Amino acid sequence: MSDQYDAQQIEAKWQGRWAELNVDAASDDPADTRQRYYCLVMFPYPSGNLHMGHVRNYCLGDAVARYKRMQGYNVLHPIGWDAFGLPAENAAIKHGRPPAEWTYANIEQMRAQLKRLGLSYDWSREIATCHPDYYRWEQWLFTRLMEKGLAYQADAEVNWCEPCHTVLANEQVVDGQCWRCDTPVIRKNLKQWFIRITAYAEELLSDLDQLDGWPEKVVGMQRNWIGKSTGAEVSFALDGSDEALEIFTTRPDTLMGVTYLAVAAGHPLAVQAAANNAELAAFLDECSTVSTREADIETMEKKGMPLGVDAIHPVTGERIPVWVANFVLMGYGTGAVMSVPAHDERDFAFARKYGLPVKQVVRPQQGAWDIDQAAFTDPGVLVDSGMFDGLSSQEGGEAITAWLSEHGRGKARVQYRLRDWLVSRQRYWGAPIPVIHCPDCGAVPVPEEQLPVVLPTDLRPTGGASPLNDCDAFRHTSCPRCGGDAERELDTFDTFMESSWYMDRYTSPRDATAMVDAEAMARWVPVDQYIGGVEHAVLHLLYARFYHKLMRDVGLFTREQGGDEPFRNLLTQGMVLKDGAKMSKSKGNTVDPNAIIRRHGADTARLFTLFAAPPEKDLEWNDAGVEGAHRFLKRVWRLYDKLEAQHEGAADAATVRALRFAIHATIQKVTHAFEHGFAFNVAIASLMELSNALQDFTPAGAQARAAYREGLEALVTMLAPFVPHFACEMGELLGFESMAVLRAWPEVDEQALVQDEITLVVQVQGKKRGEISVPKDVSEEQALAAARANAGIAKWLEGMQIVKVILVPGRLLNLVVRPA
RNA sequence: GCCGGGAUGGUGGAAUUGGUAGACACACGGGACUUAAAAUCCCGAGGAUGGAAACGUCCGUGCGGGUUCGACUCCCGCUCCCGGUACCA
Repeated sequence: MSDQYDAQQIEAKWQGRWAELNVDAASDDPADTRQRYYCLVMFPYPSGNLHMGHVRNYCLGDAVARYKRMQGYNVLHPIGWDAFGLPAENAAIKHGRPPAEWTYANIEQMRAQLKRLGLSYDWSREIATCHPDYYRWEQWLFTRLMEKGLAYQADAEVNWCEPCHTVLANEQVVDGQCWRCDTPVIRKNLKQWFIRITAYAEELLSDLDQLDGWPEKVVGMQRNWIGKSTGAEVSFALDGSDEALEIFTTRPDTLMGVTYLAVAAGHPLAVQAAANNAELAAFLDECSTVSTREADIETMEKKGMPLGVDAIHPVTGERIPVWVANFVLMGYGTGAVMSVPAHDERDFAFARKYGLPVKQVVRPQQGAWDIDQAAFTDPGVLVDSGMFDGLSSQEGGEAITAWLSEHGRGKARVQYRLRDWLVSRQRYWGAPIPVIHCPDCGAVPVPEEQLPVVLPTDLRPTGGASPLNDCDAFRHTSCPRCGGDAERELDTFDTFMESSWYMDRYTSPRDATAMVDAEAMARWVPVDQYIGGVEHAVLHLLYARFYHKLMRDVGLFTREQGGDEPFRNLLTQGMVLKDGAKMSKSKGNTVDPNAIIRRHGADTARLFTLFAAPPEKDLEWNDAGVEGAHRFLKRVWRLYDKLEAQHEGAADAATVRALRFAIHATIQKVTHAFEHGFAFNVAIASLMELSNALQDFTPAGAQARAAYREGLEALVTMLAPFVPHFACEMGELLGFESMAVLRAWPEVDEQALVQDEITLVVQVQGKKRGEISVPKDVSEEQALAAARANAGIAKWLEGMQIVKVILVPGRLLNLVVRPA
């Protein structure tokens, strides 16, 4: 008899054994002919405590990695630490410990927690991004980018978060608020470092098409974020001035219908006009304070004022008034638009409000349109447009753009919403930006031989400006170019710089000669399966795609070696909820993974998180459900006892056949779940069914005994990716020649799935009226005869004439009848 | 507003993509074992309705239509919920 299932003891035993035998390491041996598989989970910020979101993420990844190993793949499954960032500084301020000390202590603690979960990471590849051996390479890349003109310093209006005391990238502003602390951001003009992601806008957009292993939702979000629009730039001369006003429009076909122009409040023309107009100046002030929140913008009243300036229509030479309007954004396009009230709803509403003329220049292909009622925004046929009359919107737009181009008053233009990535942060705990400011030479990249620029780790942040400002040893240096006195750049990198390339670094984590090793990249990248939270849909996943292309283009690897995209397949997992809400300390609804592990063991925690919901949906935490998962393991544990016990008599052949059918149908289902969509909740449910079938089966007689053993062995083997310790221990009881986690994945015995007799559902008029047991290859006549012979079915056929018989082989028989 | 996803028992969720709706689990109820409890095992269960029972009938996958022998699944029109977001000219 087996002892009682003792998770704590079993889990310690197997974790020790796996570590000792180093079973989770990926092989870089060129002689290793196994197919390779790269399974990656989003690495954690080392906050010090694992939360349920991590647990879910890593259990999903571990199940995939373990399954692939059992399928015979050479699997790379690494882990590391996204170790720079604000929480370390905040903790440092609070506890008076240097961020480095706090961070490394947390890593120790979290590493122990991950190991306690029995996750099959290749720990020899562990990286921490706050280590100079790691961040030196992004410093190196940055200096290359400076040389290529892809990294630059510029004055710009940027998002500033006061509590965080730093600027933020566009992507980090959510509803006008800081993504970290939810404080409204302030617009400030500052000199900052940028990386020219806009130079890659087109490639980032078009390569989305190859990401067919990504959720459409994420692809769509990125597409929107990049925000490509095609149209034309038009130059309107200003009356009584040499200057011209540039506008961007996606509807050049409506140019002849322009009745006014509108500029943003921040536009130089508006500012200039306000200089001697107090009323206008007050209006501009009002515009600068409007919220950037989506909901507010939606309901915001459209307002404007005339600037008292006229522009000249580029084709007709007509005078057109220029207005300032609160809905025109300085940061997009040229900060000025042409307004065509007849063909744009917003312009229509604005024109109505201020009594501006509406001039229709496009009519529908068919039918009429009452332009006094509403704007006509669809494409159509050009009218009242002089030489362009009669053209379609498409042709007209092209013709007008061509005309403008010929006359030097405009040209075709593609506009993106995406803006350059602001990467400098006024914070201490980050990778130093490798730049030296020289009074004579300007901003000079730190030469390769002087890298890394090591961040001093003994400073204590106080909450205000970065302590680097007061660290003379760091600050004062000499210019690499002229040798004169110079100062180091004191800003550090956005932490998304580190997380943008860690997946590539895992392939050669200790390479001291290069950022990545091209051979290793060729071996592993792109990542076959990436798993993480959907909150990174735009931020991290966009930056990582961009970085991958940058690294390719500075020659770190070729397209053939590393591909154009870093992640082939992406799984975005749902959140873990408690009482319908996201777990958070402030809500007090957190569940501590360690407590679950102490109570029931890691395997129970793993099993429940995978069973409770499909991976991409939110998971509602349920303590009773955890108990249920634990009970299931105990039930499987006891199945072994029946193998040892003596049983009277012998099970009949049909019963044995039915069990073998169940076993192999289960193998088929579970394998399918791993190969299509990772529906582990369903996979585990079918393993439970198999367990129930074994429980109901008495292994009496040699045949039955063999079938029972076959079933139990298959069950234990298929449980290995989910509950590896449990599976290993049971495998040992069963006498497996190798550890359960190292076994080959079971194969379906097609013979076992062949059934001589099948159950056919019989419908009359599409309604189920009974079941019949018939031979597998039953003919329509035979099936019909069997159906008639069944009293429960026959009564529905009384007085009826069968007009149609539908036989779905192996499934059902449907009889269409009508009164005889 | 626009884009995406969704709505199935008391609950989480299944349904080989047009073929037995509710697998599996949780919660619940009843029973067995026990001095008792825990643990474990067995049985029940979508709703309504008929029957003493065996068993039967009708309704049922957000709402309304449609296609089909047959619809949770496909089509058209709605309602509500959840994510994302750009007044983007």
